[in-house]
Amino acid sequence: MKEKKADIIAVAKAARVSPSTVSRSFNHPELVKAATRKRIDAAVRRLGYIRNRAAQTIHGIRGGTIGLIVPTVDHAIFAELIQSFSERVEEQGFTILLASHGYRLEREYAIARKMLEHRVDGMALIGLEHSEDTYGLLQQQVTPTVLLWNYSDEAPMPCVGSDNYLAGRMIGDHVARLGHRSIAAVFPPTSGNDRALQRLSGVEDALAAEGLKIADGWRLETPYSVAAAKEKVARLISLPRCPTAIVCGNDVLAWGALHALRREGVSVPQDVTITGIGDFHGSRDFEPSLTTVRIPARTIGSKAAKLIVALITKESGSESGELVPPELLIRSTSGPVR
Amino acid sequence: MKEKKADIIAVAKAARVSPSTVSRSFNHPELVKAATRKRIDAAVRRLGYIRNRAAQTIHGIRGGTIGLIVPTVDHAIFAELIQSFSERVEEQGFTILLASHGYRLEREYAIARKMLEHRVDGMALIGLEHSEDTYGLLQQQVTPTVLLWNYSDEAPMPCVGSDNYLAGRMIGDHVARLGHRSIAAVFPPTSGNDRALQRLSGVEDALAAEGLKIADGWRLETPYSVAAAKEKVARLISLPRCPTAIVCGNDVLAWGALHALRREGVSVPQDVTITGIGDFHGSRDFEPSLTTVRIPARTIGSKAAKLIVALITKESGSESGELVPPELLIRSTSGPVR
DNA sequence: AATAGTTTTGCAAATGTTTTCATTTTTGTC
DNA sequence: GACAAAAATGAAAACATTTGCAAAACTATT
Repeated sequence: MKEKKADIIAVAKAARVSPSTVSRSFNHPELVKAATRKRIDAAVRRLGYIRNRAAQTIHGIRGGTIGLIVPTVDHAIFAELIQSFSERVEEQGFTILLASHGYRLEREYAIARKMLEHRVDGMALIGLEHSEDTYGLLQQQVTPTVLLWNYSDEAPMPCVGSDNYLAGRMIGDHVARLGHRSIAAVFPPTSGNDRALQRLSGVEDALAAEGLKIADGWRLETPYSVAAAKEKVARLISLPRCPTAIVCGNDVLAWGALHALRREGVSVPQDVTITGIGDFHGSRDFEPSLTTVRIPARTIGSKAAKLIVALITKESGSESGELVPPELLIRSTSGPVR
Repeated sequence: MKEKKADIIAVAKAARVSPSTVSRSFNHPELVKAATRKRIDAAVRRLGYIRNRAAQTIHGIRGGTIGLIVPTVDHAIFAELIQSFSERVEEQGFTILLASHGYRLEREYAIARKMLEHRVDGMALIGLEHSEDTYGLLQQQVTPTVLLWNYSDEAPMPCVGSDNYLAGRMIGDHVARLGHRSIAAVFPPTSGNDRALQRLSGVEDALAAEGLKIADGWRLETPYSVAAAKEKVARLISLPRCPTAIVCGNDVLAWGALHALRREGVSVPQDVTITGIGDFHGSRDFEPSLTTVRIPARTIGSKAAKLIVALITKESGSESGELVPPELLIRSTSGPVR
């Protein structure tokens, strides 16, 4: 009664052929006679046989998996990125091995190692900032790798992403041009998060170009959540002196800010200008519609997918990565200083 | 100069021991002398050797992967679920193999098959509605499986989730009790989505219990997006006859509704009551704060993770799944009919 | 220094496939 | 119906590991 899991030999017996033929009928069907193939398929179905990829993989055959390591999947923007990346990659017959490191770069190294143990065909990481060890590991192994989300010419590996610094500059510029002089910033913590850091630098540089800077008490740091941003911003505007513009590190924080202002009865953009970065689902349809800079997550995801697959299948050409430019979207939460 | 990837034999040579010893030093370190182990570790580091999981898997050793198939990762609620599930599962040394089927149940079958080919140690699926084939496949293979998100006593496999029907009833009840008689519903399409269907049935049954029903033109169907819901609701309330309450199938749709009303200058909850389902991140801090029923995604994710790991490691006990009850959260978007 | 016991190591078989090469079968041509 | 060419199949080696068993190397005891 053991009913051992069927293997290729069992199938071969049931179909009265040799294991080689069964294998061939899977991998090079054109080499086996239609009739035999039929017999084999029948046996497969009868026995409920499922091929063992592990056994193929040790023959150097691609297993069809791509490792994807993200800081967390629970952010609107990564979710969108993961979805488009995985969709595209699945279309090409790959499956993704997903793990999150929670912004801890040593975790990322450990995860990468584990994925390499699984002999993934390729790897994808978020951002350009990774530990030396991680870079070393990936470089030493031959596994094709792409860096997602951020683009830089100097990156040590092919990357496809946007320019977060530029995104920051665009929004900083926009706000400065509107005439704002009292400007606050609400950003996520920048450690282990090069994207956030670059955005912030972009904003600061743009302001500096106009001789402006974010006043000391006005650089707020909050985790990625509507609640946290709302809270912080509510406190900020209850103060006697109050900024005329609040630049947020991403749209989620901007939503929080908007809710805070709404609750306090401050009108946007008449009294205060709010900006986001990212253009997440829902920002356009927020009321009032959020001024932000679009970082096209879906485009990045699918371009990256295309690139990694090309790298894996050794198609030459397009091996170098790609910059997907950010785009300023001026909507209804920003206006001239009153 | 071939620099072939190091295998266990290369390591063995470099450390002047047999491959068996190297293998043992990885898998049963207590069986090998400390000095030898040191020598081996040194060789491993020197050669940059990385174990080949595929080759172990073939010996019936667990590969440490769990397949997770979701409709899409790009929904707030699934993202949250995936995050907590994967976090928990990673803590236990597993990695997840993730794929999305986009609400197409045949895709789900194909994906499940592929994951089985990879010899995942366990599988997790969203919802209770799956094709016969998928159920058959999973049952026939011995792979432990859990069903996430929805709970039912009659489910053919262990499941941990909430009661979506009950969630619907709660919200329906709440609205009916507030005295509303003209009620509209905005729901996602229900095909291939048992969660949505059950919620809707729950709402309808609750209303029916009070002798109420959703009028014909007032059952709106929209995809999962703020934009779509906003659009539909805007059109709805511009009509001469207008509902006093709009029950939404999930929080994202409710946000869309709220934005629509805001734009049209309708006040909530004075003129119209809005409700969601899910209690996504941000709903509590929306302004006004959204009345909804909480489906505790994080709890479900981590309980499911615990269960699947237990199932895999054959710990008996807790094998039966768990119902995580929904909870009605009455906040500021619902009020008595004027 | 011999013995018994224990710890450590190596040999060889096993795992589930794929692939090369040789052999058998089929097909087409005269 | 014989022959060459082409197509289909099978045998065996290979892949990177693990593991049961036996041999070898140490320890402790006398």
